[in-house]
This record gives sequence, structure tokens and C-alpha cells, in this order.
Amino acid sequence: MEFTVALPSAFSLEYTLESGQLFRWEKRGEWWHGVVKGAALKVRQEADVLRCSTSSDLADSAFIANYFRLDEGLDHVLATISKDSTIARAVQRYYGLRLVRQGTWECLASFVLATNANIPRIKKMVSAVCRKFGGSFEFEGDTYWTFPNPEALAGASVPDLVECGLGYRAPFLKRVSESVSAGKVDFATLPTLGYEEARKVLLTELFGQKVLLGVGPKVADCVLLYSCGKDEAFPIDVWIARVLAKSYPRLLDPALKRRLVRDGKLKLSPRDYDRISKSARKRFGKYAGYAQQYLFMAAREAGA
DNA sequence: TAGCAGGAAAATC
DNA sequence: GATTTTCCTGCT
Repeated sequence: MEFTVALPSAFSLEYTLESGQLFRWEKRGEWWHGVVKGAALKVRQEADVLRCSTSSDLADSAFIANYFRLDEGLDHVLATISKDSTIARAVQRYYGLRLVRQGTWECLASFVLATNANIPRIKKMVSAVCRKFGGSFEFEGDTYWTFPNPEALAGASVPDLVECGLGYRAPFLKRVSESVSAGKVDFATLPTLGYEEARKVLLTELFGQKVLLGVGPKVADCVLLYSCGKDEAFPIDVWIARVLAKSYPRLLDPALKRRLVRDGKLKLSPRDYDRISKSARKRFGKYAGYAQQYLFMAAREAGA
């Protein structure tokens, strides 16, 4: 099925797909190839439309508009978060970058793999897992693999997951898959809950044991921001920690600032994480998550 | 609660 | 080619 979707002026497919919120989009020539809703989707940004080609009627124009959040006014968001010159520069540089609505399961599983890895590596791991445990199909001469469902990964052996290059992350992914396939987390209700409540669900402990082993504050924030529409979520990774230390020292305690700046210790205790995340929300407002995404891009480009 | 291990690939020197 | 870093969390 081929069709076009009208685009708002503030939209950059390139920045959106390369902003580290998604790991399965690949650019081949003029087209971006991806898999959404178990369907192959090829997209290309033209003047004021998004040209689409998809293997399934499920990925129709309404789905695309919802996925890329095209009905939302980005300029209002960017005006709201542009509180200072640092963020304003990042916003100008990556203008058009949008947060998307990706599937919660895929988002959660992907970010469980993201610990101590860089983006190219995360993409490799996710791709290997899909090839090994997802379903394959052909579309316009290319082979695509669906993202495996929780049951498929729960049934995987740890050695098979290790073969995908996951290393120590293999048992975490298996445990998370088991919990999800056992119905211990209700993804459907997350978007209806407030940020704090939804976060508690992802970090729930039962009998002193976490339901989602391998999911800490950072991964939880990524899932809430990228897949549950919680735009105030402010995930703090090493890049964001560096930006905060360099350009937003006032958001940090003096002691924490010294630790971050002095010996580049970018590890935050859960307490520190929550405090900083909260002050970031206070500064950037209800769209703090967008601020995080633009700052992340700018920080990575600067290499510091 | 602070410190550390974890596994392998990418980035950097 | 060796070393450091990498969108972190769990355990002690």
C-alpha cells in the first residue's frame, strides 16, 4: 500500500529517526526502512509530505500520523522549553525532531539492552534478537523481521540470547520477558496514569523482588517518554549528566556538581537521579522530555 | 549508600 | 593495537 501523509512544517524525519529513541530504522538510499505493527514501513520525507510504502493496511495514514505525533504543534513545545541559550541552540540545530509513539514492549525490551552500550551496539543487539526470535517476511525485495513478542523471548534460552551479543544483559531480557508474558505489568493503562504513578508501575517490587529486573529509573523514564506519552519524563544518561554539569550546574547540588565535574563520575545514585530529574522538570516544564532529547543530540554532536 | 562487576563492541588514543 | 568509554542496574 502506498500513500502520502501531509506534514506540518516543523518535522524532520532524519532527526527524529536518528535521535536515539528508536533502534530499528535504517536508511537505504532515499528511504528509511522500518518495522511497525509487524508491518514493513518505508518512508521518505518530501517537501511537505511523508511518502509511505507499507506491507500492511494496518500501517495506514492515521497510524503514521499518530506514530509521529503529527497532530501536535511542535513550535509551541519548543517555545515552552527554550529557557536559555544552551537549549535554544540545540532546538535550532535539530529543529523538527519529534518524539514518537512507539510500542511499549519493544521500547522496554530495547532499553533493557541499552546499559553500558552505545547506539550502534544497541542497534546490533536489537537486530540480532529480531533475526533470531522474530518472524521474517519479504517486502519489495527486502527481508524484514518483526520484533519478537514477550512469549518468544521468555521461551528463549540465555545462551541463545548471549549469541545475539547481549552479554550479561541476556538474563535480564529473559526475566523481563517472563514477567511481561505472565501479565505482571499492564502496559495498556500506563498512558492513562500520571507520570509518577506510571513510573511506580514500571519499578514495582513484589515480595522484595523487582517485577522488571533490569529496569531502573533511567530505563523507566525512557519507556514513559518514548512509548507512553509522558512528555515530562527526563531520562538522565551519561550525555545528559555531562550537559547538566557543564551548562546547568545550578540544577545540581554543590557536592554532586563537584563529583560530576571533578572526576567525570557520571553515575548517579537513585536519590541524585530523582532530585536532578525533578529540577529539570521544574526548569523545562511539562515538555522536559523534549528538552532532554534536543540536549542529548547536541551533546553527542559536541562529543562532550 | 557507596563501590563495584558485568561482556563486548565502539570510540579514542 | 591498547585503552577507554559506552543512552545503567543489581548486588554486596
